[in-house]
Amino acid sequence: MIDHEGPTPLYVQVADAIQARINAGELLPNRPIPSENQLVQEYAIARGTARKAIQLLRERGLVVTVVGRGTYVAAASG
Amino acid sequence: MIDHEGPTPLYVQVADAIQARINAGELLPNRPIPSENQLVQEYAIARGTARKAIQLLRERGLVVTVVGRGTYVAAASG
DNA sequence: AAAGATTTGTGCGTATGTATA
DNA sequence: ATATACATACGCACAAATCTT
Repeated sequence: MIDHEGPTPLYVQVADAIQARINAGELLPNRPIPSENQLVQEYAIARGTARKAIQLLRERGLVVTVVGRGTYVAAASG
Repeated sequence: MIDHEGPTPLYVQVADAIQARINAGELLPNRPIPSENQLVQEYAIARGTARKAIQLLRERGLVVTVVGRGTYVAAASG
């Protein structure tokens, strides 16, 4: 699912993949997304790349991060 | 303070700016200088440029870098 | 209360690719 | 070809917050 060779940055691909899981209803509002370490294992990426992907999802307003807890799918907006 | 257009390399300008802050007593011996990420924000430069500036300060003997901790103003030499 | 595990936050080290002068 | 500068990506270490035992 993740192309480690192609032109699209890994962190964008990972963010898009998580967004797809949210849109598919696999990841639900107010429920945690996989931890950084889990993303590292699932997608075979570095932690910094996982963090950048999560940061991108935050900027998209899709997730909220809590220190020491994890990152959660944002509550339904409408 | 930083000229992104002029002939002087950015990393030299940033190093000079930090050196000025040390000489002015704004940055004290055995105290940390701004982190790479802070320099990136303060001077609107890339991380690589911040790193080259710090490297230059190291070569000048003005700072000491500790892996995993940060970069510190060198203890008074004389 | 204390200790350990989990998770995010921060910071530096390193390498590669691209673009420009 | 060399120097400068940015973006991406991986690695390692430690701190802080949270949770569990």
